[in-house]
Amino acid sequence: MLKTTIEPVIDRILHVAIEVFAEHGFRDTTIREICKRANVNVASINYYFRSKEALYTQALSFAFHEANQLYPQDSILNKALPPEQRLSLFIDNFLHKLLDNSHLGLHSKLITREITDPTNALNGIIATAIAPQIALLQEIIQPILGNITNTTIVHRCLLSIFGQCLLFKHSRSIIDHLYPELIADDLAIKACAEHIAQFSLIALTQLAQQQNNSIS
Amino acid sequence: MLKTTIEPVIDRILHVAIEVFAEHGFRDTTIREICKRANVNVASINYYFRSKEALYTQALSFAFHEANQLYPQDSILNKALPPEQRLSLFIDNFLHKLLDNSHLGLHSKLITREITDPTNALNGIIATAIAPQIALLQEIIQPILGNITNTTIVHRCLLSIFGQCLLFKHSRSIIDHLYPELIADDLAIKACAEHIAQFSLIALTQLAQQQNNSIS
DNA sequence: TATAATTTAAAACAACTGTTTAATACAATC
DNA sequence: GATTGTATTAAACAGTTGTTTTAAATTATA
Repeated sequence: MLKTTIEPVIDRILHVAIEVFAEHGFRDTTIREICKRANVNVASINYYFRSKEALYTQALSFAFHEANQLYPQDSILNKALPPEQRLSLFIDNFLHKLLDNSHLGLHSKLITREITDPTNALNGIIATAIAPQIALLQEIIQPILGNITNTTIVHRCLLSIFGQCLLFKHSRSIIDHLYPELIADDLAIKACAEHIAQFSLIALTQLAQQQNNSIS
Repeated sequence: MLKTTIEPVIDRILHVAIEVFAEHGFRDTTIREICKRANVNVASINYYFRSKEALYTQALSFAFHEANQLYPQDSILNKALPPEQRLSLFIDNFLHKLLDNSHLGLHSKLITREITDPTNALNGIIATAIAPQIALLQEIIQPILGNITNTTIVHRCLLSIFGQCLLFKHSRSIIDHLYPELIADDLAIKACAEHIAQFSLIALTQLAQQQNNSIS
């Protein structure tokens, strides 16, 4: 018996859909391609899911669910840890999520695709997946920033950190081209995460110190 | 006489093509849409340009040419200036290029589209447009990094700076959603550029100093 | 002005798209 | 075993796509 026939049809379609949508994007994905890979008839999509768009939405939330399960953030959420360590853990976790080349990488690709080229599903994604991550990072860096409470400045710092991480996903094509050794393996990725953590921590600490000096 | 008939047909098609390709991407753009806006027959595209793909490639290099003309980097290239100032100028120039909402913004959108979702045209773009910018930034920060000559570390620093800038383009949809005030006007953008410059300069300087301390 | 080359135009082409239909196969229930 | 509800299939549908064809209009050349 073929491997494709063990898994229930709906799950099979969903998994393949994540794969194909991640590779080609919503508009450039054909349901015939999904059906061919999932070994089902073209009519199945409209039978089980109402339409191509409904399948996409469902695949998207399915991807989030799986990603959260496979990359738990337990240690990061531990408020007893020093903020410096939590920052390192957060960046390492985030970067590995983004650069995962296995089945998982497709999830984040699906998400970054939605960010770059939003469909109607974006609003929901920001609310359920992105905003909480930003809030978590803010909670982590606030103690480091100390007296800096100006929200505009805090937001810019958040974006500085996220920007350094997201580049590895959004501009992956360029890195693959010019600096492939930076993300060659797990160790290299870990080193990149450490660099971003160090780079950011230095800046945050120094900014906080400058703020203190200007007050006194 | 209509405005559309003054400009030569080829130029008209090219300008409209930049517009539509930037809005919808290569695959989701139809030549019929371009022709409708440019007020020409569908056959004109294949007559003047060999194919849709050839038009895209030509539109892309045309966009680069225009962008370089409208955002000159003369002052940045001045090696007599202190590297700290050149870094600020570089980031400010880059960020304004990326966030330009006028006709120009379409150019950078076209380019970031190509980065996120590469076509066959990417290789050429990296060589002619992206690599030189990276080389320029490297030339600027090398004096700041001082004794740090390890190329891996230098490359990671380059990406840290580019990442902070590019986020404003690649994740524009999220910023529009969560922090629209950060890029509300020219002044706000300038402030963001200054933040990135300060954030990065602090980190670069401190990294260089740590390197020196570990040597001595 | 006559001839040649270039440009525009409408229509057709073949391939592909998401979706629907209608018929069949299968499974469970009575 | 007949009947019902579900699952699967192949075929057709209607619309869109990039491209090509063929003919007419325009412009340049002699």
